[in-house]
Amino acid sequence: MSAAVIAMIGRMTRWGPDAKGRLVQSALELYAKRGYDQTTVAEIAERAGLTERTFFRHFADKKEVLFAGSNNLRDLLVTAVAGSPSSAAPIEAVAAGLLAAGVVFNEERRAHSRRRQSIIAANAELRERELIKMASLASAIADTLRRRGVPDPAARLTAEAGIAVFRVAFDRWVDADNEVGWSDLVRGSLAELKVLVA
Amino acid sequence: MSAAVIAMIGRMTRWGPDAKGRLVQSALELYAKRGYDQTTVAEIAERAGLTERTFFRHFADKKEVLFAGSNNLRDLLVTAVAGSPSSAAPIEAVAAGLLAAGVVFNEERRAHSRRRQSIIAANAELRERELIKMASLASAIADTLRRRGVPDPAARLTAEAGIAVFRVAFDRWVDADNEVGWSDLVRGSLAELKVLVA
DNA sequence: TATATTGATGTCAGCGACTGACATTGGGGC
DNA sequence: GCCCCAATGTCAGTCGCTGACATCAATATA
Repeated sequence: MSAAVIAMIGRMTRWGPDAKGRLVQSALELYAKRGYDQTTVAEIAERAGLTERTFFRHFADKKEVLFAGSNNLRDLLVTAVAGSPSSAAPIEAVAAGLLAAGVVFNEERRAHSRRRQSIIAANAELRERELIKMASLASAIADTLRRRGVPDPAARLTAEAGIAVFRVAFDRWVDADNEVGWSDLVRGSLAELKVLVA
Repeated sequence: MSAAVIAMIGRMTRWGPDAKGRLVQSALELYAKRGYDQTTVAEIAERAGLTERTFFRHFADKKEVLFAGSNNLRDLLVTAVAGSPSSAAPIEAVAAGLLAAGVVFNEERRAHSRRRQSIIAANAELRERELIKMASLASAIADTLRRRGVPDPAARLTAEAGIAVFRVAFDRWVDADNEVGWSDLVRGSLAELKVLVA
């Protein structure tokens, strides 16, 4: 390979834009095609035009590359819970947060979510990581409720119940036809929980 | 070391009784003393008079040694849920399961649970593993409810809510003074959830 | 009693995830 | 045009984990 070609590839990869995003994309493709276990970090990095060492500078481990957007979701939820009218009951504030999270659960992203969920569902380690992300969401919501004056264990229980609703709604959203919207699923799941616990 | 001494040690370790139990005990001690990350599987095995390879024949990975009893808990829960009177509402059947699980949450085991929980709390990987065990409990309960004729998503939501109650009750039980009993904590947490979701 | 069988264990080699230390590179500020 | 800095690369090493094969001790069987 000529030096010129090497330089061009170098420009598009090693010093190219959005190295982190390229790693996410490469990982998604390889995990989907060959499976999580059968994919090495070195392969992901190579496809992104980087090295294994650089992968681990962007992501704490091989799983984390699939959860790069989770901080964004947490911020959406927390902001909406915190911004609910102070007259709203805790469960209402959480419901408002779940509805606000719908911004990222729109039609354009449904296909991407499906791909990602099928990768996660196929691997126990990835399911573990997803669970701790959910738990971290619940903790963040509980903290926000406490800051609104909700005492424990009410804050924690409300947050956990809210996340249970989130999980059910999300699973249904991923499976559902394209017409079915996020907010209807959230409201429906919450209503069912109310009936069941009553 | 003489051949006789080597033979005696051999009798007490390599071919001694309860190799799996010895590995659990050794792991618990080392994780508590030096931390999970700073303990190697080779060290655990050596303390139990075995080799690293044998550790991985008894446990799928380094974390699993802390969750050897989780099948037992699951069976307790499932049996009690399944054995509830068919007249009981789903949430009542789950409550009965939680109360039945109390046989393993008695005074003698509280100190052990405390030790174990402090190890788990100190490490993210172990918290992940605990979460997936909880999720597996929830799945088992949901399956049992379905077998009782409870449709989805009611089965799943009830199971998830029940596990939320379990977690809150368990955390309080571990932290609580010795007089505080499991059943009161379960009933109290469930009552609070009912109020909050209403 | 001697031998075959069997299940638990040991030994060894090797892969891949992950890390620390240090070198290199390319772009932006002076 | 030079220097600095952040991103990246290189290298060596540790540890979790696995497959293949050997060994050992108890039990069954001849």
